[in-house]
Amino acid sequence: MGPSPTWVLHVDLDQFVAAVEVLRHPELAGKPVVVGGRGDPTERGVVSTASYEARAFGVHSGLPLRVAARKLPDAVFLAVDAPAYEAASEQVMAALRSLGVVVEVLGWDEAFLGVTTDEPEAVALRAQEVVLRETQLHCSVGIGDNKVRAKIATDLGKPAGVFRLTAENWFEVLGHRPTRELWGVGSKVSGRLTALGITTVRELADADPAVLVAEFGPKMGLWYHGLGQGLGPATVDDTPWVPRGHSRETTFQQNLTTQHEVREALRTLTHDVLEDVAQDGRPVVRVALKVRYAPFVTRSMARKLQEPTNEPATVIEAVLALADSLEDREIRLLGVRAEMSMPDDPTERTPVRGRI
DNA sequence: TCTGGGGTCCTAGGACCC
DNA sequence: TCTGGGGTCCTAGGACCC
Repeated sequence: MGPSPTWVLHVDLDQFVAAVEVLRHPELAGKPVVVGGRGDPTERGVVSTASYEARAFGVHSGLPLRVAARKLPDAVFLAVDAPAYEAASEQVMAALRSLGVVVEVLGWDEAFLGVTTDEPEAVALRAQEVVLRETQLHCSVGIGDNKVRAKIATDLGKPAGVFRLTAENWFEVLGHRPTRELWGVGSKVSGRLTALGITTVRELADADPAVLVAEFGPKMGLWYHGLGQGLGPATVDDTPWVPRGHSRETTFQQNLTTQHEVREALRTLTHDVLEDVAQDGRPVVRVALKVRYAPFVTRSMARKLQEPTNEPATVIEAVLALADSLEDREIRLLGVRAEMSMPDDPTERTPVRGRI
């Protein structure tokens, strides 16, 4: 008998936000529940999470609340309550850590587990059991020989299931599926791949790397090529995440029209960002401004500060200076971001998007 | 019908230097 | 009159994820 193999498990809570709401409002069980914005479907805003009952009517995350209300006028609309989901998330992660495995948190409702075992399915079932016992929430578990395969496997196991995806069954399961189903391939990239004559995962795997590099650049071209084969990092790392920066953005229910309104909104946003900056403790090295004038018309601006600073007045000044170059048009959205100095950290980062 | 808010990372291209 | 080649730093913008 050799040593046991190492596995990556990906745990994903089922309809997490809606499930947390149903837990605190048991009378909502079995009803279509839509969580988004301030819970008012006549306002500007989008759906954060829809319960399975609501999804059956075509209501899904990202859908404008007004559209959701037309499709499903009788749904229960609830406001997003981030602190409640954070608290539930803490419980979930604590339950997973109690298994004595390495837990890499990906977001409110997701984590990778690093496990050395001969029976990964048994660990997956134990993870589902302990999460259900401790939080009354259901989850799906993907088992893989790396993070990419584990992550994709989870979707194949939903809801409340377990699915194993490795080099052995990768092409059998995914070879004929569209590239869009790969983690990190969105609508734009899948569209560009289609233009190259690549539509399926198998075709991406078999594509000429030089062609992908020419289209997407040296890094992403090779990354996408590997993605077609299900290649990706396999190390699960539980060291705490270090944020690169802090930001706030707001969509206004009524567009801003005057300079005065814009400057006041920027002061408020910057003030909120500065609270996170103060908590963080590290100095600000760069400020960025995002503005949306109309749907689809977004501009961004950024400025490196002369020197890193912890001084709020300096940060506000830099943000307002950026705002001087705004066009004189109605504004729907403003965002302010402060980026922090990162410690010199030569650790290689994998080109997977998100907190990997 | 009219698109949130919090993030991360990559690339292109200009400026500048040797 | 024509304009190398390598490198770094910076900003704008794009794409993706939860």
